[in-house]
Amino acid sequence: MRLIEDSFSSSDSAENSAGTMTPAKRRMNTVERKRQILDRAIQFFAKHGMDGQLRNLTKELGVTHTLLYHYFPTKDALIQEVYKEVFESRWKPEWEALLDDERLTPEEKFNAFYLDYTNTVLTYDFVRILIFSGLSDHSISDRFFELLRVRLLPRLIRETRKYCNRSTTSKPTQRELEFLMGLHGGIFYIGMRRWIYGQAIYAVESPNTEQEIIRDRVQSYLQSANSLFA
Amino acid sequence: MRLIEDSFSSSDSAENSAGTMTPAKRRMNTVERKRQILDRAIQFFAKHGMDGQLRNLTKELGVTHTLLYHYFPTKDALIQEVYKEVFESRWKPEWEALLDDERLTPEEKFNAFYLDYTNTVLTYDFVRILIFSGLSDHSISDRFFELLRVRLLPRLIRETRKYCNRSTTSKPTQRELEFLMGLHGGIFYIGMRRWIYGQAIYAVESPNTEQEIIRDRVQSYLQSANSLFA
DNA sequence: ACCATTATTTAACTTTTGGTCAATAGGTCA
DNA sequence: TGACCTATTGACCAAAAGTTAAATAATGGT
Repeated sequence: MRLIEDSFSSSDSAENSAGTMTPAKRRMNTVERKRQILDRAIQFFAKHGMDGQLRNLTKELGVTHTLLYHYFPTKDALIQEVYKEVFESRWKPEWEALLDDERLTPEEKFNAFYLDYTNTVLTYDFVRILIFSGLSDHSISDRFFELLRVRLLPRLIRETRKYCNRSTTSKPTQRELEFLMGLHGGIFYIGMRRWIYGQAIYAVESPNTEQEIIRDRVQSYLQSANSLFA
Repeated sequence: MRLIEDSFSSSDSAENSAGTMTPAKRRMNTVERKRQILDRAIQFFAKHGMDGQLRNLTKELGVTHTLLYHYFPTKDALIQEVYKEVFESRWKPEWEALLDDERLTPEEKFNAFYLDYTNTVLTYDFVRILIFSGLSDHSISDRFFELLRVRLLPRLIRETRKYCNRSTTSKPTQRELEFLMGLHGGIFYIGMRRWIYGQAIYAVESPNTEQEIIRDRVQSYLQSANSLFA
């Protein structure tokens, strides 16, 4: 275990190969340090889950674990801030505007939305923390799905109906919603494979592949909706 | 916490409302007890993750936590057996035979396979343990996906091509595979929603709804494959 | 009924880990 | 430079949790 821990040694005060110490132990101001801790904590908890140990987290920061208590009253308070931060920084209100944009066709909206959704939500930090949350207390997952359910799904169903030239007035049916969840889940599964199962789906450097994947699926969804709900 | 713990008290020696004790503290034979522990451990770890505490697990069994060490050398050994058990008991070799059955149409095969796959794989224990594994050491998730990749995906692609009247000789393309993963992931997502996020998707007592959902998606997949890869 | 076997418990040990608090020391300002 | 502020640390605590070993008590065979 010593081997692993050493790789996380402080980046501030480093001992070079000659053995001379570079002190460089500077004091940060409160807001800066708190920001730094929170950012690290997000990565850290995303990787190890909320059961990750504070001593390991602070080792990555090059400080003692007791310093955390100068900025956060308890571990749980830190976790709550991590949740809040991750949750609030990833939801884009613009999505609703995009889906309401009169100038775009339903197909354009679906493609644009899911491409952006993929890039925003399907990140290492978010996918893993969302799932850690779901596995334990549901604290963010519930809030996130509530937003999805209220803000996005109705709009996506409406656009689906527009694509099929059907009336958009009535309430979405269970069957319509489930069919949409097939598309949605299939896309979320991309993040699962990549960040949970550690599969290299395709090179991150080829966004056009990702775009192609999404386009294929969106087109499939819309065309099939047309024939299923005709 | 006392309230919760009490609900898990031993089922062997119970104190009835009159206060008289029913001793009934019987010794189990090795194989029977080991089986019992393993079964409980699967449920327990599926619920609490591999960080769940042995003392809580054994409380559900009505025995002391040290008894575990009579059957398993360490906690990790127990976890490995849980992994092995869950993994081996859920993979059905019949799936391959089903997909190779000459008498069925591609559409019938897809429907039958994914309906059975849903009922076998998309259970509380399996979905959660698979994901716990993926989040930490990948110990089962890797093996499971390897089976999927080698045994199932090529067959599903072959059937897709048969449905489209295309040649089944060449190697599956990335695009074909990704399109298939859209269907597959969308179906797995049903289990995610139900067992990770705790959503009540539909009543468990209405299997026909589940069948309908799968049928819609399979039909959509096959028809779109036809037009996408024509 | 007795004995050997072994399933099960009791007690204790060790390490881990969240948390507290007084002491230390870097930075700033007069 | 000296004094104050506070970021940071080191020593320590208590509870949690994995593990061990000896003691106890069912069970089955003779």
